[in-house]
Amino acid sequence: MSDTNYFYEVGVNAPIDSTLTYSWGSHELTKGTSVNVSLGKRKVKGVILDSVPNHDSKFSIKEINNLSEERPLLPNKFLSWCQWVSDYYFYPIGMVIEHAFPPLKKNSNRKTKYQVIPDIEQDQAPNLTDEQLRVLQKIKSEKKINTHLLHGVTGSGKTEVYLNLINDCITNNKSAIVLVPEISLTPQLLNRFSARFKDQVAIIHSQLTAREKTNQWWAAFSGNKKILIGARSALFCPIKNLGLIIIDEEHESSFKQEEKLKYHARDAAIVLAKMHNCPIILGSATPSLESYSHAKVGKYNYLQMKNRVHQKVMPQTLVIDLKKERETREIENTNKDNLPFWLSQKLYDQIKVTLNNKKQTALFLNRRGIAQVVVCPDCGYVYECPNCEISLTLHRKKDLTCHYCSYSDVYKEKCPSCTSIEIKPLGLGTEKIEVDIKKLFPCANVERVDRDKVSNRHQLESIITGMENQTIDILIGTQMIAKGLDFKYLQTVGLVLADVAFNLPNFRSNERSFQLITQVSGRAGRNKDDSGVVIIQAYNTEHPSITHALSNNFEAFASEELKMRESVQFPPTSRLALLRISSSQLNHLNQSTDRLREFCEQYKEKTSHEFKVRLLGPSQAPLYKLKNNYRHQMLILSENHQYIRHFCKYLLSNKKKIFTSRVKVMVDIDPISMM
DNA sequence: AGCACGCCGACT
DNA sequence: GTCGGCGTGCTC
Repeated sequence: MSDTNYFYEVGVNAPIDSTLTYSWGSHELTKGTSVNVSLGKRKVKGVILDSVPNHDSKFSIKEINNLSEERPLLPNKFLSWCQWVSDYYFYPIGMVIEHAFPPLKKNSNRKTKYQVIPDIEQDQAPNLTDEQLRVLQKIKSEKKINTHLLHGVTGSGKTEVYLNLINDCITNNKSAIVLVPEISLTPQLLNRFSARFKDQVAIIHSQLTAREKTNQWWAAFSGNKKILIGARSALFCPIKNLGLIIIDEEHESSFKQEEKLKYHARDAAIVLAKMHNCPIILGSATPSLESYSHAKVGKYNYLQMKNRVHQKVMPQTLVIDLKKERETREIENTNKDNLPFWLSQKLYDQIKVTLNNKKQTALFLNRRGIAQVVVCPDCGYVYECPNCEISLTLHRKKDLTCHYCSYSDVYKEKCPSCTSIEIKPLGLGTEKIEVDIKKLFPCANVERVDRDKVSNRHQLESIITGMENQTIDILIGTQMIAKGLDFKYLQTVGLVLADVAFNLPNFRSNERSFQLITQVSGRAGRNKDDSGVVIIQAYNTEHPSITHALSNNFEAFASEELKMRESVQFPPTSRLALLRISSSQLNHLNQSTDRLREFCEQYKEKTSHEFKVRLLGPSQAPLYKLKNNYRHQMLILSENHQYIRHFCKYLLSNKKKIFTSRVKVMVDIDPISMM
């Protein structure tokens, strides 16, 4: 040990907002080095973030135990980005950095059981359309703006644009990251990439085993594979020489992590791209209104693709008014086929025709189970979750489960309250559709795809194979299958109840519905020889999300919805953060809420000359009781994110003074789900 | 996040 | 007395 000690700011893997100072005697350490340190009585991992000449001796400084062998040096740009993520989302730096490492030690020799990257025959880049060439030309010649919004209708060939850009990127010996929503990471997509770039593709997503993930991580990190395709977490792979980022389906809400570090992978990727001075492409057929409005004011480069390649025709789209359908059935008593309430005559007939044609049908509904509510018609008793403020969903006849916690109960024939034997399931879910369809079409092969039925990638793969081999006639599912899947023999697509999402307590529910209807409509009839049929069933057929999606008019929808957002000053017109406080003890929560109100008043007075935040609440959260916790929330809005940031920072620094014990506090910057 | 410490009720 | 459950506070 030499006399000279070096002191370092270490980001440790613990919920500590600041860095901690440690010493190291033998030689100087580089920023980004992984170390093992003692923290209290335990050992944790950390990363060197800075060196300091000396320290104030308010506390005794421990020595770094040793340097971490298996963790590679993190590049400087990557560290700066982690710091940004930590600051922006109010999450401890050491815990942000922890996302950057693979789950296991490096061990490239061991073969994994399943093949991760498909082995597939190489294909050649096709001739590009004029539209694709024009878009590529614009991206490549753009010198000032690095963020590009690629707004292309379904089937316009966005992927081919990506592939071309990736080709340029790796020819320059740089790496590319392609982020896609988790559910799009299907063999179909991976085949397409590996067919073009053999041996250059690595994949990271949550369904891989720890060993598979670790191997893929090292392949990408080392530059051995130049293209990393993955779900949002792939963004944290500290790739050197990053030359391109692609965010496919940029509007997808699954890019936002809803727990712990609540980051938005699209937004964080834009910052990462800036730091690397590389282009980033946000691709979508239905851009988020955030990205769209940024593009409209010239912050992003706006690129549009309006034509479908190979003269693929848009499917014929029909809207069925379920209200009228019900009336007709009641008045004329014409339900000759004895159809369930959710199935219109038109959709039923179309499924029949499709079966006769030996083609396939897909039915979508964004709800699982058989019924959302089980209610007793005699006394009004409803099965409810004892831990959450929610009714239990009925599954498989006897199985009542809570969709928010793990609670489940057995459905008894008798009402537990008044012993009536007529207790009644209400509502609709994918399981009910499956039961009804099997009854109506006993000879058809019916498969269901939702979280209850399909829990891993191998199950999903077998269903995709079933669709490709035509061993499935009717596919029923939640939005799990609404995105990204291309099936050659799919002729009929039914959106069973388009209204489902309209009334969710979220200012983005119209936008969500529009996106879903548009995406679903793009699924059928993608071959030029047989155009498909899309049937949209709804109670509110005049809803703008339906009418604009039908006429394929994104601009009209966007301008109408943006006007609405502006009138209420919600994103993208203003910026938003959500503060939620929760406790299992109601009195603690109420007391904290009162003190929070007081704090807000004081803040308002203190900053009166430039009070630029708008506070909504605190009030009860949409799910007031969840997993035995009572929840209050407050929305923080402002035209400028910095005002929101200042408020949150000040509030969090006074956390101990405002909130009583046993109350949990969390902030969600740019929230997507507000439940 | 862990881990220890300290307070309080239950039980030998 | 003393065991153990849980709430609280700290970590360079």
